[in-house]
Parts: sequence; structure tokens; C-alpha cells
Amino acid sequence: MPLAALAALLADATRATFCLALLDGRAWSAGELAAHAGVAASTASEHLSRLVAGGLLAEQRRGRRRYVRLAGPRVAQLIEDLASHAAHTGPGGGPRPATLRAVSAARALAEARTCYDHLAGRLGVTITDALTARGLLRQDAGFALSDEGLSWFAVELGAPLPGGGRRPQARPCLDWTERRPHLAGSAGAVLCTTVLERGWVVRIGSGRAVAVTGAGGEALERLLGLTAWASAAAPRPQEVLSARAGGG
Amino acid sequence: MPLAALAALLADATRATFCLALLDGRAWSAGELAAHAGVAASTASEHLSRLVAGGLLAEQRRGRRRYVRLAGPRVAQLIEDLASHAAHTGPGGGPRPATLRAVSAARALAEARTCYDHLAGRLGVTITDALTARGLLRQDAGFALSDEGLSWFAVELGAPLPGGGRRPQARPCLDWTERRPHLAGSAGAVLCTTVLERGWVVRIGSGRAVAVTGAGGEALERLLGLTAWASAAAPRPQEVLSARAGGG
DNA sequence: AGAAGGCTTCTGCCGGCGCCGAAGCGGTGC
DNA sequence: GCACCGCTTCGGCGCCGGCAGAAGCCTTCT
Repeated sequence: MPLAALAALLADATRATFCLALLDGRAWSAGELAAHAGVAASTASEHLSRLVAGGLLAEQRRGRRRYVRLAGPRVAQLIEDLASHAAHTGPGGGPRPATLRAVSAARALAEARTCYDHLAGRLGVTITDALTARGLLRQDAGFALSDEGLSWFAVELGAPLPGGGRRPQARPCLDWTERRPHLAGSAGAVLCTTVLERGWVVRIGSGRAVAVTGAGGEALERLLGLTAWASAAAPRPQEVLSARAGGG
Repeated sequence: MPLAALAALLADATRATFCLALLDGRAWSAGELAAHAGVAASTASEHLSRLVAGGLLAEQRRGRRRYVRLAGPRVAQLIEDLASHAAHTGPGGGPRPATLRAVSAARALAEARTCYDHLAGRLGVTITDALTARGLLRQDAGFALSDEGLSWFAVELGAPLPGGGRRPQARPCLDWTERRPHLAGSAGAVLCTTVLERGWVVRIGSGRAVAVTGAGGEALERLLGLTAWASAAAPRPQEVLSARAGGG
């Protein structure tokens, strides 16, 4: 596949909207995506077929529904990189949110969200900084876990990293809102899965926004010395609303 | 700038050809690019204007010539990532070279080439592996230079790395031909600049292909224990021909 | 079995984009 | 000053692609 053909898949506003929505790492149905992008079902169907044929999306038919998700971490990284570059390019920097509701949703997303399969936003960046300050993650000459970092995942967190796979254990992912790198790769995925499984972090709304729970605040303080979420209240109601809106 | 607009810049075969050619890190004139892509000067002019306006290229007017280059390392990385993903996607894998001359050029490129501002091909991957085997570069839990690696650049190579900049000192760049990562980032750039300055590696033809000289072979053996280029002959004539052809 | 719902295919419309050649502009060389 | 050269702008052509609506298929629900 030539480079231009791959880029053409993302060069349409509707398909780009699909891919950005799918960055939440979950599977969406064709109808959900159509409504999200504001196009007819027939239009969405054709777009999805092209994205699947191009290898960007993986589909799964369940009854009369067609569920679709990003084809894998590499695709997510590619879209994330493109989106990050796009956001920091051009005259205006980026479109500003129009409605009050959009502002609330944007604020919730900037605070804490998932980025495909890892944590992003202020939460993701703060955790990454804490790992670095504790000598668990090296950012000075690249981006890699130290030996202490590897044992921290296995012993302190109790979630050892898979080894030997082709996927890098640690890689930087440029955060849209913070404009600084946060932890991605299999370590980022393990961390995100773990905190969600243990109820330390919960999804709010139906989109990418998440919030730290009380137990999560305690865990972050115990494991990483983070006090910012130590006595965090439950997420405020207006931030829960329509968290699926917005691409960031 | 929306994601779709950025992708649209690369979604045209002619513009993609321009960007891939510019991955050699040097400045091309508008006419050179037009000839390379096989389009009229007027067509190339319009494409270049769009790429410059979109922030992908930086231009420099010199007299009646318009020189253009990639806007920076981030752009180069983005295009490299997209091209790498595109090359490994799709049914056929990729187009095969047609002519004998193209085969020779492709072989030279696979052996050793520049990738924007660092070394790639078998040479780049082998150096990266040697750095890793000597404990100078960690790839097991990410991608970062060790403290020994930092001092290796300063003491052994005699080219200390710039510190404190926003650009990562070490990052992986997936090699098209080897399908494995090689060293990029400021460390990769310093290494490439150094070996070119000292005549250890020379450009062959007008494109991205390079070759290790006799002095270079000795240096690689002394610094990294690499014997593969220790008694390398001068580059063979047919590999010099039309090394500018091919996008790889 | 019948009805409803989700998705797909087909058709036609329309706008945008890539392309070229011709003409024009500015810089360079003789 | 004149000719040449590289690039740009303009006009026009043709094609591709995105879009919605109608019709149809298949699954699920009642």
C-alpha cells in the first residue's frame, strides 16, 4: 500500500472522526459512529468498509450489528501521532469549544482520560512524572523503564509486564492537553488495565474521560507518593455529561 | 488544523513522493522535485505551496530558485512512521522493483542509507544492535541510552550529545528494509553527522544511499567491535548509479 | 409468522482536486 | 538591454470521492 493511500484513509473528516472516537480503545457499532459523526448510515457503512479494507480497523459482526475497533496498538499510535501533530500545527492552533457543555467535557478530558489503552491527561502525565522522579522510568536519554521500574510493576503494583513480545514495554505518547509525554506501550496498557480493574479509576460517561476514586487516590499516594488525588471527591455531575463529545 | 486536513496533505501520490524524497534531509529545488515525481512545474509549485502552508515543509528562496525541505525532525518522524505503516499494510506487501537499475539502487539503500538525519539500513540496525549488546542502549524496557551510552558518545566517539533540548536523545525508528528499529533522535543525528564529517561514511549518488569507507570500517571495529565493514571495498559502480531512484 | 431494526448496496448528484498548457513575473547570465 | 531560465498564476478539463435516499437483506424481537 502506497503512503498516499494510507493517508487518504484519514484524509476525510468523517473517517477521521471515526478514528478519533475509536481512540478510546473500545468497539463501536456502525450506527453509533454514524450518529457521532452526523452522517447517514449508508455513508458510514461505506467509510467503515474502506477503513477495514485498509487495515486500520478490525470488525466483528454480532447478529445484525457491526462492531468495529482500531486494528491494534500500532494503528492507535499512528492516529495519535497524526492527531497530535495536527493539533499543534496551523495558524490558529486549534478550534475552540463552542458550547458550555463542550467546555465541561473538555475539562474532564484534560484532567484524566484514556488514550487507546493507557492513561492520558493530567493524570497520565503526573503518573509518568512520578515514575520518572522515583527512578523507575528514564526520560533523560530516551524513554525506558529502569530495572527498578520493572520490579515496581511486578512487586509494588502486582502486575508484572509481559516480556518478549514485539510491542515495546515503554514508549512516550505526546499528550494533547499537557503537551508532554505520558507512558504508553505495554507498561501503559498494564497500568491502565490494573487501575480500572481495581476500581482505582472509573470511566465517566460513555467516552474517554475517567476519574480517580477514593481508593485510587490512596493507592496513588501509597505507590507513587502522589497527593493530588488523595482526597479527591467523586466526579462532579456536569463533567459526566456528554463526555463522549469532543475529539481530544 | 483538523486531523483530516493534515492527512489530506499526504493523501496525494505526488505530494507523498515529494515528502519521501525529502526524507533524505536535504533541500530540493522545486524543479528537481517536479522531475522526480514526473509532473509539470506548475503542478509541483501548487503542491509545494500547500505543503508549506500546512507546515510540513520549510522553504527558502534563493534567487530564482525555491528550495524546500522538511520542516523538522517531528515531521520527518511522522512521515517515516506513516510510510513504515503503509509498507507493512495491505494485500501485496509492496510493489517490487521493475528494472535492473532499480534493483541495484534498492540493494544499496537496503545496505546503508540516511533516514532524514540518522543512519538506516543494515548499517543503522547493526550499529544499534552493537550499542545494545555493549550495554550502551537499552531496548528491553523501552528505548534509552544508558549512562555508559551517554559517556560513550562524549568520550569514545568524541561527540557529546546536546542536553536539555525538547528533542529526545534516543528514540526508535522502524527500519523499512530490516523491519527492526534503529537509533534516531538527537543521538542518531549526532552519530550520522559525525561519521559523515570524518569521512567514515560517504554519500553515493545524489540520494539517500551511503557507504562505509575504509577508515569507517576501522572506526566501527575500534568503537563497536563491528567487523562486517572492517575491510570493506569502495562502493561498486553500479550501486552509485541513480541511487536517487526509489522511495525506500 | 409478522414486525421492527441495523446494516448494505445501488443510484444519482455535486463539489473538490489534480493535472496540464499558456501566459506572466522575477532573477540570472551574456 | 536582451535572452534565458525557474517558478507562479490562471483557465479549463476530467475524474474521483463523499453524500443522502430508496430498496433490499438478514437478524432479532414479539
